[in-house]
Amino acid sequence: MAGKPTINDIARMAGVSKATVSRVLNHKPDVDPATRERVMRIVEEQSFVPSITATGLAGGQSRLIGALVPAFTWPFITDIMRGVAEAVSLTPYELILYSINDSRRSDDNIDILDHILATKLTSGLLAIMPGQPSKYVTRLHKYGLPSVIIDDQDKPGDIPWVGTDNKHGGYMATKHLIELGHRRIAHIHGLQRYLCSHERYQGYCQAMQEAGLPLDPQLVFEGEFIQPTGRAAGHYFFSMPPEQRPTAIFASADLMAYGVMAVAEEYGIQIPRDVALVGFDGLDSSAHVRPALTTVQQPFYEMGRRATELLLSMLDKPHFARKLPDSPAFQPTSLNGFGNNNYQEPIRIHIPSTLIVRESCGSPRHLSLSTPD
Amino acid sequence: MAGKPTINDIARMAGVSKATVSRVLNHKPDVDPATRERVMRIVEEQSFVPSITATGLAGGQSRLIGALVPAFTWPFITDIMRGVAEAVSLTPYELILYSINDSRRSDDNIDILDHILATKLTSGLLAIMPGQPSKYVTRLHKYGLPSVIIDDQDKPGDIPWVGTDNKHGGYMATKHLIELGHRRIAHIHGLQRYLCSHERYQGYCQAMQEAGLPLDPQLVFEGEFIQPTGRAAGHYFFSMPPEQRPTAIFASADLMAYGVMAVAEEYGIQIPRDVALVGFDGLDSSAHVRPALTTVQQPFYEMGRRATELLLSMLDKPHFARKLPDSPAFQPTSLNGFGNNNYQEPIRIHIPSTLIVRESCGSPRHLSLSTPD
DNA sequence: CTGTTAGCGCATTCAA
DNA sequence: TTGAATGCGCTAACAG
Repeated sequence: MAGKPTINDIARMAGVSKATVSRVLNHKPDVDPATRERVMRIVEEQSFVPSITATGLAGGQSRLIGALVPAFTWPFITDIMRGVAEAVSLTPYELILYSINDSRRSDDNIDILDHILATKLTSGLLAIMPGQPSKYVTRLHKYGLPSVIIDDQDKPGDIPWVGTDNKHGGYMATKHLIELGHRRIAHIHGLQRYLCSHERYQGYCQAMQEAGLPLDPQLVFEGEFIQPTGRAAGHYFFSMPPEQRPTAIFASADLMAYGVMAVAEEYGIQIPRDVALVGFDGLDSSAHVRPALTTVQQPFYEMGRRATELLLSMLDKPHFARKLPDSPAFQPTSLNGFGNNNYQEPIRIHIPSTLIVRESCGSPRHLSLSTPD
Repeated sequence: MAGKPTINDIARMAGVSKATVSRVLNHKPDVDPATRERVMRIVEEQSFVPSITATGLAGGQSRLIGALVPAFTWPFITDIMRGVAEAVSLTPYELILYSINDSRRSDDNIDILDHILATKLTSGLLAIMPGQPSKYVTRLHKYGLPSVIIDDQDKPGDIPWVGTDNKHGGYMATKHLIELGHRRIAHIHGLQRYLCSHERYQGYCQAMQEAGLPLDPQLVFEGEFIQPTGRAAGHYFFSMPPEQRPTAIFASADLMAYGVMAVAEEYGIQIPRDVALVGFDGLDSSAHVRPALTTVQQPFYEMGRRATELLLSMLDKPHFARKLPDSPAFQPTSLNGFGNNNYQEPIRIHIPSTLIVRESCGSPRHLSLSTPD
């Protein structure tokens, strides 16, 4: 409710110069403890918050970080953003949203990146699944705008990166199916141009090979991470002669799995009785579909949070007034050298996914002896 | 790629003073056309973008608008934000994200609002479904921070508001059921403290009464807009003796409908054969569930877009460089008087919802003669 | 119509 | 250890 105290007001009230107020605000060492104490008291009392605008102008540091968000088309963006917002809220930074319209040509997206650079508003950038523009983000990063990429769909470049272990996720999903007694396990592959498509497939392959199961190219269907692809895959698999037909399907996206479910119904095929199904992503709605979908839960919230922490640490300022809650896998040591921009190896943080077992795989079949450990 | 031209550079290159550059940049009338032309050329060439930070400091106007977002827990936030981002991207404004953690006490949310006020960063505020804090937002608005509320869950205060016509939505849903031949139609009511719960219920009542159908309090179940409430409602309705049991259910949220579906299965009740079901919201996943859910589609994207346009128009500056695409119901005339903060009647924009008919209601029953018009 | 002069609120020199 | 002076990039008041 207070009008809007400026640093001048605080200085006057504390009986010091604004320079001193600025000093204590920025945790400069050379300040008399008593003075610091007094200034802090006034600051608290007046709940004084320095103007980000002015601070940015004067200091060249904007205390603003940008989040490049793909047009909110993917359902899990929200979870990532929750993590981002949470991390940011624990610091004096603010979050600026830059939305990419993936419906338009990629030129426009580069326009946005140019805009980000041009306005010079943010001092760091969080690129969420940038896809094609990721090369450009990489350039921005090298150019001097600290950036981190979250779960890029593209080949990772030389830029800090946070994501999940897609390969291990694919491995878990497939292994689960194998342990349930399945041998003919199909896979619905994502688009070739996404790195994660390959990684998930690699996990699938590894699990199959470890179990001594053959990799049948006939059992791999490829498409986008959307429902229609799942439908197409369903038609493809379910129209196979029974002895060739897979008894289980590992879809590399929950949306794909939804498509399979819809088509299965049309074929009179019951899930999980006739065919087991595992998805990938862990969308909320996967708990609602019938049967509830067993899936690989990606740690979206954590990804957002960790990526933000990483970016903030790169900005390398003593901002962390309130301590962040523990994040077990966070290794601040690996961050040393940042801020001076002279690190060598690109940072990559892989946060593990977890397999959520629900109904879509049923119980062990064929008298399989394997028990879940 | 250019270094970072300042207004001084532009001024020098154009052979004018920076004041003049500033003038053309801000579309001031008193500038020689030739000069304006020349300056613009340089600006284009250098792709000069004035520093938002400096502009804000000097002008007192920050060209930044804040979006108060409820912790991304609701699935449709993404759609709203898509609309917001789209509208903002057509202007020189940037969007700052303030995330409310509804998991915490509401005190914290007020803290955020205080923070918004304190940092004085944004020149306008978009409050998305603020719920409890809406009174505080209203105060901020009166206090001088232009704000608009999107789809508030609370009683609307004296503040610009954009939302959908919940009552009409409830009316459409119920009428659809009635036209299908249903007479015992149940309703799952949202929490009392949300205005939209009442509105949707009112629509339900109106449709029932118009059709001369009795309002049976037994057929109304109340709870949150979440799946468990739907499950509870399902148990409640399905354990009724068959002659009392409703033949149709209008759930005031899609998530509730999902719960009903899950429980129906447990009771061996088939949807739509045994009971018809309509939801409310139009979540994407409602097209994926089995059977696909008939629902009232809220115009989330439009709500975000229109609310942003409204807020921007209140900020009352000649920013609209690129024209916004047509939005039919947008009446600029109703906005006159804004910006001087001396308007009388609070603006309310209701964007119509639409009924999406899918599978969960089946076809007309009881040889009903009614045909959809 | 246009250039000059002051600041916006703060950080960062310089002296003291 | 602290205060005074200078300037960040831009807008706004004032002259001319």
